[in-house]
Amino acid sequence: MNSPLPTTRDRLIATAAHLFRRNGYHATGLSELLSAAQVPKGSLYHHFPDGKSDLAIAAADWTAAQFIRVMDDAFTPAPDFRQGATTLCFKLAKLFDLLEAADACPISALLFDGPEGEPFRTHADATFNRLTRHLAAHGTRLGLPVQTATDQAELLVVAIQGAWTIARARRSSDLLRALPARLFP
Amino acid sequence: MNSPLPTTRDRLIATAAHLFRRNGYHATGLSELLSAAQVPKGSLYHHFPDGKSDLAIAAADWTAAQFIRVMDDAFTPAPDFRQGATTLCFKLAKLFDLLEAADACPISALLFDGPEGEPFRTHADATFNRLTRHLAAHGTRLGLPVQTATDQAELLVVAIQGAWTIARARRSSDLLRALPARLFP
DNA sequence: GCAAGATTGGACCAAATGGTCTAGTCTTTT
DNA sequence: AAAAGACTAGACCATTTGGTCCAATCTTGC
Repeated sequence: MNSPLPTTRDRLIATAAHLFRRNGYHATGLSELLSAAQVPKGSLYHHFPDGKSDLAIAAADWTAAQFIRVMDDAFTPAPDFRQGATTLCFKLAKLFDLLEAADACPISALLFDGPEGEPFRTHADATFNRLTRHLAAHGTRLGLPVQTATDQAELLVVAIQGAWTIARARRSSDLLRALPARLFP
Repeated sequence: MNSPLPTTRDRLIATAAHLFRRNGYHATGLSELLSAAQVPKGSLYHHFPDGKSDLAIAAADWTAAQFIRVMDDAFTPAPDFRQGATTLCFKLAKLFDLLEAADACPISALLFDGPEGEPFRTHADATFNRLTRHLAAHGTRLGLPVQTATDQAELLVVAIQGAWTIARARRSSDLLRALPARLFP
């Protein structure tokens, strides 16, 4: 008899990503996590020998991959960077609304709130740079000079991150939608 | 014999603000906090009957007041909004370096990571709006139309918040310094 | 069909968590 | 100097935390 199909491991990662994002890493207890994922403790420590902190890294990766997909969906068909950025922000706003303003920004939440200690910090740093470079690559592909692409990518990520946080406080995605117009007038 | 002069209550607030910002609300244990502040438990629950969550609100207020002072210092002597924003970002970058990149952004950390439940959320929301309005007021004072002032203030706070987070990940305040030039080209 | 490994289930644990409570000590007022 | 209230000190508590461990149960290759 197997569980609602996604493997135990996957369920573990998905619920971890979800709960960490909604309540924060430290505010999420293992028992809460396990009962939400319908997974017993033994399985957690089988799949993730280092327990919670290990899971945090997996969840971060999982979320980063998701985020990159959204980025690609927005930028691949775009005629220029500005258009891509606009689409991305709208997509994110939609996602934000779907989550009912309850979840923290995928980037900041999963990467910057986690177990203490270098391992996680290093991983988060690397993941974040990967994200930015990926975005910058879209920029150069769309004709921007390397430096400009890097700057714009950085600015966009910074703004999304900040806007999401504040949007959450306000429980409104408006700020997210208004972002591109204000950033690239 | 009295303690290093600031009252027990003040020491409590200051260390709470400090630790919450550095490690997060949930990651900071009461015992850690109390021993850092050199305050016994009894005193905490005397001054803050609701304990940790109560303290979180006080710490948020304390930090917000500090932040407003920095804002005022930057904007009061400024000839226009752009200049004020530039000075503010540089001041924050300096502060960031002083803290050795270890502390989260004052705005996001103290307002958006705290006890669950409406009381704190509501208070955080109000405090945040107060901050933005205060900044916008500088804008109008410096000659900006109300709508523009509001928008610029919002954008600036969003960007500072995002930039600080990422600056922290990178352990470099450069992004914070580069911000004004990129936001208001 | 059986042996070996992968996976699960959950009892169990030490440590830490936030919080309560009361006895004592200062400080202030009269 | 006595009484009243503010404040401190810390022992104590139930609960929860993340983590260990091992017996039982599935898979899988032979």
